[in-house]
Amino acid sequence: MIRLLLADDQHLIRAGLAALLNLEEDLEVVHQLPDGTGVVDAVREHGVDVAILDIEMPQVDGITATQHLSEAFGTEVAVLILTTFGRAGYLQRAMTAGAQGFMVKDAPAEQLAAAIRTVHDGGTAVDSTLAAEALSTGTSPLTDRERDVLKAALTGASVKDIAAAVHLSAGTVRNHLSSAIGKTQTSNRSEAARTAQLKGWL
Amino acid sequence: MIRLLLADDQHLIRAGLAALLNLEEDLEVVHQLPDGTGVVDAVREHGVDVAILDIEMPQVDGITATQHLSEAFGTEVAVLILTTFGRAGYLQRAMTAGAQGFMVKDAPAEQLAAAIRTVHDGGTAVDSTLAAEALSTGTSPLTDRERDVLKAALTGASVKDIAAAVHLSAGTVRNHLSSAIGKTQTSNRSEAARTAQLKGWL
DNA sequence: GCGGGCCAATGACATTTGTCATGGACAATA
DNA sequence: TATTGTCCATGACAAATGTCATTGGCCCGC
Repeated sequence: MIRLLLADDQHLIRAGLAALLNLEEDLEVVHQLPDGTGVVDAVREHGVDVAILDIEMPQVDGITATQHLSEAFGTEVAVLILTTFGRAGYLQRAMTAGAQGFMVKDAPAEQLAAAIRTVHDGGTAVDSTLAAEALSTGTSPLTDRERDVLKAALTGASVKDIAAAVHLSAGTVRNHLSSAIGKTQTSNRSEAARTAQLKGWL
Repeated sequence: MIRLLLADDQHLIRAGLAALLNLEEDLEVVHQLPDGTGVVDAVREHGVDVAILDIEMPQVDGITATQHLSEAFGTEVAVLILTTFGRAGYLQRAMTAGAQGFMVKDAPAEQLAAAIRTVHDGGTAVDSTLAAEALSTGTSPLTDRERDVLKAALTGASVKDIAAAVHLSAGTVRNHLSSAIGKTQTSNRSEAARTAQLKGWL
């Protein structure tokens, strides 16, 4: 019996996925979390074999949680990322953080069970289309500060507002934004922010 | 036995929700759709009592599908909207379109089953917090053209790009954008587009 | 020790954006 | 028939944005 932990911020999604996975004879969801917070303790406490983590969660995201699990258990506990958006940067960061699998919620249900068994057996379960896209996208060319100002730009903030948010002068922010616009091959900060987000670079 | 139809674009979410709902003795998911397309035929063909619809779907969204069902069946078939974002405008448009229920995916699992029974019995199932927010937000003050240019602005497009997309002159687009910025009490088109989206006005 | 990249900042300049006024067409309402 | 609101367009203007050059500090690799 493969013991599973599920982390997803949406109540109904967790409950539904738990119901689905519990239908399999060899799978059992032994714990659920609404966030990445406390994932290491929960895995230890419930003797979890495979942790299934969403990425976008309020406090601790799935990639950070993956790092925590990797540091605490090595490959003794397998991590499978299950996310809404199959963004290249997400896949890269997830695998770098120590995940053994990466799936999108748009995949067929049978693929989820198969992926769980694969990572439990020490294998890797990543959709080949996503892997190819990740390779062609390449790693993020953005510096830390470029990423900071783009994150702030996501809300449609003005240069002045972004400057206040990251505690830099407006001129410095414009320089970082201009550089990020060039790297994302866009024409303004909103477009740059969105492109970076879609590529999973934010 | 209450016969259910589920429409959601994500495979795993549909499968999980189906598994969850089928655990209830009096509920049975008799059909699933990945989109609002063909929902009327599917409801007729499978003798569906309650249709559970996501809003954001590729071809036909859940609100449009609700209108189609309301036109075809009146209150003979109940509609329960189940969405990721509890946006005020979504709730307003859903109820106006003829939905009997509105829930977010963040709700507890028991609430979903209870809501299904409520709408099946002819009642209304709307979270009171969402209802209050919808009332305080008010209906969208945006004109059709303002909405059009804001939708185009969501991608971070320049005025020139937006003008090309909606087939108007750049000056006209700037006027519509300026008006929309005023109505959303923001300071630029990206912020206006995002605010309108969050309120469910787009 | 030197070169390169990142980071921070200032300043100049061209372009874009947002506001506002104005005018006209059209449809709906009083 | 007159008024109002939406839509379209142009033009003027101020403010914001994005680009670019320049300077300096710090860190890292060669």
